[in-house]
Order: sequence, then structure tokens, then C-alpha cells
Amino acid sequence: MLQINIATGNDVPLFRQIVEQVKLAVASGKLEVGEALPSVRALATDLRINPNTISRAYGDLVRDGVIDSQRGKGYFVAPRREIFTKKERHRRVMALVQPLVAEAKSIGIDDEELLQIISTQLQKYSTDSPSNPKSGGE
Amino acid sequence: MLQINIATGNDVPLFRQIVEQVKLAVASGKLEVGEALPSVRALATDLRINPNTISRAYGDLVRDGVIDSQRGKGYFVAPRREIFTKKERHRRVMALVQPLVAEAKSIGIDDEELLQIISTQLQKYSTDSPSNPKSGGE
Amino acid sequence: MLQINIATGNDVPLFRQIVEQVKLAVASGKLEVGEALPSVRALATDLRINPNTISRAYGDLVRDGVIDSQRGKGYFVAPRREIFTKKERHRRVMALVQPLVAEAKSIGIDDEELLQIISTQLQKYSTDSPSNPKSGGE
Amino acid sequence: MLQINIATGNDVPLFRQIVEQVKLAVASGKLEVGEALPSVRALATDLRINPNTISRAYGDLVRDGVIDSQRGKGYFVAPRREIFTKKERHRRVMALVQPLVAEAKSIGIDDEELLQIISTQLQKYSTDSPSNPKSGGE
DNA sequence: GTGGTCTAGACCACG
DNA sequence: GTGGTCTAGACCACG
Repeated sequence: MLQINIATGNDVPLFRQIVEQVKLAVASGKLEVGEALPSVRALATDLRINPNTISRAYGDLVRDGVIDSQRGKGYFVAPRREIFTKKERHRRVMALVQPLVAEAKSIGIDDEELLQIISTQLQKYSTDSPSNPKSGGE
Repeated sequence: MLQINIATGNDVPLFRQIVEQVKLAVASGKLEVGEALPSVRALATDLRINPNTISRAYGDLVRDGVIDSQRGKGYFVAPRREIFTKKERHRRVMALVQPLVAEAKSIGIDDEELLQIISTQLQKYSTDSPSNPKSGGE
Repeated sequence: MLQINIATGNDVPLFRQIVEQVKLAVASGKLEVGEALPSVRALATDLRINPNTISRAYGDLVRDGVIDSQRGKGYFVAPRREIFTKKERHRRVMALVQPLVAEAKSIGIDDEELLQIISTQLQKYSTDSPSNPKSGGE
Repeated sequence: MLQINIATGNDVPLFRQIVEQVKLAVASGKLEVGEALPSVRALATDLRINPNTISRAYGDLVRDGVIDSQRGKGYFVAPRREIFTKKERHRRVMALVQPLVAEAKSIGIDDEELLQIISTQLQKYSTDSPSNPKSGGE
């Protein structure tokens, strides 16, 4: 069952936290293709936030091709398909890489350490079951 | 002289773009300790944006210990000092690493490629003058 | 100035009508790259509909890369860039072509006539200024 | 025998998918005038969907003059008759042509390509039996 | 003044 | 019961 954690006292919008966590769950295989997500209302009740906020998050995920909506039935993990051109994919990650590099440099985290942190995160959500990572790693 | 580029057609707030670029310039040595930044008014005129926006950016940089304000004189690159504890530094980069990893995984960029992109960015702003990189990278 | 017409008594959602008309205006050059769209509130007042509906439409357009948001400034026509893979583009038009063909066949519109109708529509919104179509046409 | 395929993971309502496919089958001659459609219950069992959904679809088809209901006997392909005026037919296709053209233009599919896609679809369901197309295309 | 986020709540479509 | 659309209105961030 999908576990979503909302952090308040944090300026990341609620809907974005949800989007991010679902993306990770899908990308890492915790949520499988075809699997149902919690209904808008159920998740809203569970997290004690407004159903519209869940709708907004789910809507974003639909538009990014991560989940599909079946009206009256619910939302389901979409089959993997490539939506964005190579250029657009690059543009999208660069928009996130640049502030990260700026912050890391400024804060005094050295290059090795940053790459190490990211590697660890990547492995944590790798498709190979997280409790059973392959030896070779990267 | 500090070269700052503002991208419009982009919803990254102006003040954040300025903060990010100054941090990079300082971290990479393009701006040296003690060096003066453009005055609030000069930069505002130059970029054709509101002086309040520059003030906001410089204020954030002061709070992060990147620059110092000298009343009546201007802003200057601060001596490097560690402000944040190891834990706080980690918390700050993680806040940026997580959405990046979520997006990259979801979009279908593979781990190697992402690490490569980041390495490239890191080198671009490495302290070794960018026009004179050491041979092997690191 | 952008002219948007809302048809009520019509089951096409308001936000979708807006999205469609902006896409056409941009694709045909009636709205030029960099040009500002009416503000959310101005358009809402003008069309006498809720600002949230406009926001929804503009948000969709941003996500499809048609317009960019500049917080505090407004929305502007985005530079043209290819976002979707060839496959995704095909998938998207097919989702619209199939019901059209089904309806046309069923209703008794013959193939030539349908193609003619579509040609006419395409030309109406061609980049060549609509009042000055090139001779060669199709 | 009529072959109907339901796509889930797709927000096109089930009843609409059925309507569309029956229209195509009739228009292309796969279903002949007077031929019986599967009973509501049989089709519901076959597709594993609610019989109400089939009823809704068949009801729509009756209203559009595509099939006739014979109480106690079932549904049958109706003799071809023109129901809608030329103006109404035009209005109906235009409602589908406009969003298609908007999407195609916006997405960067060029006019020739779109017309080609539609031609292909039209031929796929042409009255000439699909396994025996005339030589010259149209 | 501009957009961004979130809540509250209504009414509808689908199954 | 499920999602979809729309309205109303609050409060915040940016400039």
C-alpha cells in the first residue's frame, strides 16, 4: 500500500510533495503498472488535507504520463512510455541540477560528497528491490 | 566584473536567480573574497529590474554568509566561513536532491547519465579557474 | 489583442475552450512569442467566469509548453520548443482522430468532404497570415 | 461477429468507446443492415462491464439512428437513413475537428502529416471491404 | 497588481 | 462511490 508523508512547516507545496512521492514510488517499482492509487477522497481523509489538493497532484501526474485516470474507477499507474524529447528531458533536469550545484558549492559540500549523496539516493529508489541491491552498484 | 544573466519566460523568481548566480561566482572564485559587488542601484539599472529585488537577493546572501554588507559602502564577498553544521548542510542539499532524483527517475534518465550531468556542472564551477582545469578532473 | 469566445450551452468545459483557443492563436501566429496574455483576473472579469477557471487553463498551457508563467508579471507566449516525442505526438492526435472518423463515417460525411473541411481549418490557422495565404495551398 | 475492444487506463468513458466502435463497424460494413448486435447481457459478460453501460451505449446508438431496438428481440443495425441536416452534420464534425486542429498545430504536426493520418484512418474503415480495397485509394 | 496555493463546497458524469 | 468542473474566497510570494 502506498505510504505518503506530508511535511508541513516546510514551504514545499503539498501537491508537489505528493507528486514527488508518487513519482518515486512508481519509478522504483513500489507501485506497479496497473496498480490503483488511493482514491482522491480516501487520501484526502488520510492526510487530512483538501480533496482538491489531491486532485491537483493526481492531475499533474496524469499529465506527466505517470498515472492514468479512469473516470468513476480511480487512478492507476500508467504503463511506462516515453513522453518527452531528449532535449525536453534535459531541460527539465537542468532546471533542478543548477540550483542544487549552486547550493552545494556555496554551502561548502565538496564534489565527491555531493555525487555520493546522489548515488545513494538513486540506489534507494532503484528498480532492483531496495532491500536487495545488486553488488556492483555503480 | 560580475556578469549576471536574468532569464525571463521562466518562473524562477528574479531574486533567486541572482542569489544562485552570486553563490556560483563566489564558490568558483570568479568573485574573490573582499571583492565588491555591484551596488544595488547599479545592478538594478543594469538588469532593468526593481532595486527592491536586488536588495532582497543581497539580503539572502548576507544571511547565508556569502557576502557582507558595509553600511554606506556596499556589499563585499565575505571571507569563507562555515555557517551551517554538517547536519544542516545535509538537510539543505537533500531538499534539492530529492526532487531531482524523483524527476530524473520518472522522466527516464538513467543513473549514469544523471551523475554525468551533475559532474559536468560541478566542474564548470570548480575553484580551479574554469579556463584552466586540471587534467584528470578529479 | 487576444480575442477569446466562450460558448456556454455546450458541454465542452470552459477551461478547455480557453486552452484550445490560445493554442490556435499561438500556432497561427496571432499571438507572438513573448507576447503577454491577458491577466488571469482581467480575463476572468472580461469573460465573467471564475479566475480559478482561467488559472486552470493557463496552467495546462504552461505544462504543454505553450506559454510561460512569470510570477508577479503574468503569462507570456513561450518560445517554440519540441516537448513531446514523435510517438507521444502521434498518440495524442490519434486520440482525437479516431472519434472524428467514427462520427464522420456514421453521420454520412464522405471522405473527400471531411478532408476538405480539415484542410480549410488548417489553412485558417496557418502561420502564413490568414488574410494572405500562399498560393500553392495544398 | 462484432469485436469490441475496451481500453482501460484511458479516460474515454466505456460507453463512448462502445458507441464509437459500433459506429465504425456499421459505417465500414463490418456490421450489415439488419444484423443483430450482441445482447446487452452477453456483451456485458463478455467485456466484464456493467450491463447499464452497454444499455447506455446502445441507447445513444438508437438516438443517432445507427441501430434499432426491437423489444424482446434485441438490437439490430438500422437501415441507412439520413437523420441530420447538412448543417447539423457539419456542426457535429466541426465540434471534433476544431480541437484536433488546435492540438495538431500546437504539438507541431504539420498539415500534410495530419491529413495523411486521417486519410489512413478513413481508408481503414472504408465501405469497400478492408481486405479488398480498390486500387486507386480514393 | 500579478500569479500560486489551499480550503470549502456545489453539482455533474460514469458505472 | 469515483473522478471532473466550477465557483467563492482566503492568504501568500514576487516585484
